[in-house]
Amino acid sequence: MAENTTDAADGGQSYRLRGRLWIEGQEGTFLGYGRIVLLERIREHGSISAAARSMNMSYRHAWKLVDSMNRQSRSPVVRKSAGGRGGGGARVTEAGAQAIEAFWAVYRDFKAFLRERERRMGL
Amino acid sequence: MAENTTDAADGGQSYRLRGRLWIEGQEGTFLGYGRIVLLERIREHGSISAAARSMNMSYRHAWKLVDSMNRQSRSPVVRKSAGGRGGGGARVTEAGAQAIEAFWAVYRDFKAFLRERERRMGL
DNA sequence: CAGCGTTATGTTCAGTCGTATATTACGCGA
DNA sequence: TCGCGTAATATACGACTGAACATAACGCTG
Repeated sequence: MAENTTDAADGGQSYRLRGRLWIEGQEGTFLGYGRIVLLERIREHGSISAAARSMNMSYRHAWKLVDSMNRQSRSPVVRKSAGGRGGGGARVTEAGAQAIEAFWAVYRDFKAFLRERERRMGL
Repeated sequence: MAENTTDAADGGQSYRLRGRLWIEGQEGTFLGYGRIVLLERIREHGSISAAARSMNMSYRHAWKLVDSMNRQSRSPVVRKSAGGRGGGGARVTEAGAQAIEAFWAVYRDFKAFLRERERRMGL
């Protein structure tokens, strides 16, 4: 065994292969990591504002992301209602749930790709 | 730089799976698409300034990128000389050439991954 | 009908990124 | 020794992003 793979002889300096992944629509980004997490939070909390709070995101920004996704989706990913019991709220649609699942699937493979290539490159 | 501009040519009714890829070092990005193209231009033109001009990048920005790569690389990717014949210049080292090759290799696979997954997702 | 929390929307502010614009240092050649 | 084109570096400006504030509009409920 001539090589030690965990050798720190070069100063412990090591590199990481990293990347980002997203699905693009007509207006630019349609789905990305942050947007998908936002969808999940909306599904969990029942409102855009609560979802935004839960991830320390400004409501304005969260609203814009949801609006962008809804505009670009063939069928809305979130159905919203202003006013009413509890002030209203937002629910993730079936199309939204499918978007979440589809994204995580490809995202998981992407992470695997990064891990595998990083290993093979010997960074 | 227009990194991921594989044309839709679909009619615009569809989505595209896109992504970015980079190698991270101690100070953040070490190698990325733009940096690799810059290295190739330096190798082609023999100077940072000519390389920057050739890709409509400000010299200051190009210099900073080269400096960042050199600082994070175990061995410098570009050897520079100020003054002298022709004012000086910059040359891509053997380590730099290896970086270029290694990055394109993983980048090529990444593009293939995106193409394949996009097809399989039926966007 | 007044109150509440949410959606909806405008405006302002701070951090980041890259450009543009100087200015200086450098070192060979005429 | 001067000139030339490069590296090296500081400062200012514009674009973009998201946060922070500030209001309306909405619609159920007490």
